[in-house]
Amino acid sequence: MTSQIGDKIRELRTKQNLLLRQVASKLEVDTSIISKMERGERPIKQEQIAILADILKADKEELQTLWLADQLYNVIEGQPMADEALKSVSKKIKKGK
Amino acid sequence: MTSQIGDKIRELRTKQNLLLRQVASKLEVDTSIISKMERGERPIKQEQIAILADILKADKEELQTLWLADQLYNVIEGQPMADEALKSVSKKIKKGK
DNA sequence: CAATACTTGCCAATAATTGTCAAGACAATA
DNA sequence: TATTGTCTTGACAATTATTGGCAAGTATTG
Repeated sequence: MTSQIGDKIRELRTKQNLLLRQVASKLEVDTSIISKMERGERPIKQEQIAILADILKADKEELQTLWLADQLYNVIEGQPMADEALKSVSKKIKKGK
Repeated sequence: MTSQIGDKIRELRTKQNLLLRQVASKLEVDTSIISKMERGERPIKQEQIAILADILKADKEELQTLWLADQLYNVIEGQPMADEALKSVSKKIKKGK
């Protein structure tokens, strides 16, 4: 029920003494949404990652990677064949699609 | 617009001279659905994979792996950070979650 | 040319996701 | 303990997505 990207965002936000409200206004959503995003209770839209990186002065690529890893994890969690499937996909993308 | 699992299912089905209709009845869906599944136009439910393996006398784990790889691919396709994210997830699951 | 197999586009029903709101919990401070 | 400010929670209606099935279409087979 937590997410890597959510944890990271909360970490960045609190370290910079930003309030939920402040992030919320820049992202143009209710504070409750940000609260839930940080705690992995609501998904974060991909377009929002770039904005968040901006607000939080973080590396866009790093956040994108965390976000993507979360998406992948949601797919494989609890799947017995996760390992094999991951390998197969890695191979596939290495060969230019 | 095609899928690994779909291709495999069609391959298995035709090799055994089974009609869409026959597979459809066992899966209790319209033939059009199977047609679309095989061509990657409609998603296949995970529970259906086991049934399909049964009908097609195929290895359940192999089909599950193909199915899962397709799911993963849908998430990463077109994503610049795909590679890194995949690595990160592989690592994560190797450490017992 | 039948007859049979498969494909396609569309629809209504259902399910999932969305943002918002109001009330609640919690912490610090007076 | 009251007050204030921050964050959390749950419920809700509205929108959006997904579903399966039908009917008409296009191949394919004999």
